[in-house]
Amino acid sequence: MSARRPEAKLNAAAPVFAALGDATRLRLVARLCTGGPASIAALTANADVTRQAVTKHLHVLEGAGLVHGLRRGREQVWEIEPAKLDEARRCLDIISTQWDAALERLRAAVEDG
Amino acid sequence: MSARRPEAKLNAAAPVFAALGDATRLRLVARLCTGGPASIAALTANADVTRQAVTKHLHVLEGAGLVHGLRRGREQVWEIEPAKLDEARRCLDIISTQWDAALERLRAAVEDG
DNA sequence: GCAACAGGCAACCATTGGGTTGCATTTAAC
DNA sequence: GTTAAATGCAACCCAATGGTTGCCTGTTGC
Repeated sequence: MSARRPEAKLNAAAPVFAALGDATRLRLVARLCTGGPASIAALTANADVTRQAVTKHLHVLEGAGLVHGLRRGREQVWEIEPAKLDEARRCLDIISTQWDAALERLRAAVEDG
Repeated sequence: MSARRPEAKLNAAAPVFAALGDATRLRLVARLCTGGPASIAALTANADVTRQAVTKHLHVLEGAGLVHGLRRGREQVWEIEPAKLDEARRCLDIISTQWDAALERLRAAVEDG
């Protein structure tokens, strides 16, 4: 899907980076990755903000497609969406690669001149 | 430096992601990677916002360590800082890896039980 | 059935963020 | 030495964000 149009990929990736661009949310993501699925109460225990704040952050992450929640009894369990993480990582790969290519072109041009 | 403390690395990475988490800024980064160093005027030509907005975005990226500017004559030329990009990429790698490890543990536990 | 637990909803507040406009300043060009 | 280009600076505006508190609704567990 659209390996020829890095632009589109970049535009799609911006919201993911925005979601990761908050210390609390990044810690939530890390926590969900290392500890596996967890309820809001469990996630709040390790955070230094209110349960409501954690809930909001989880919804932001959900909006970016980074996590999804499911009801289990009286608690809501949140789980990571690893595909989105990969997507972001690949986006950075693309950019870095383009930079490397630019460097290579520059080097070649200098050698040529 | 602190391979034992992924937390610290994550906290440091949050601002970088925040800086990348804006479509205009992400386009600026991509532009600087593909096209090499460029002046503010040149960067504004491709953007759909004011020169001042571009300037602000560049300063945000600079604050995150993603770019740096240098004066050349009457224009200021901005250049990418590829190390920071790599840093962000490695951060995502760490998280993904932790997730994979968690999956593996889970699989092992299920097989055991 | 009732108390305690887990979460949803809504209002509210302060701060940041992205954007603009207007004007001042430096540098190149001729 | 003027003029035009490239940028810096500052004020201002509105919307979005991160956070809180208070209260209501389900769900356990006994």
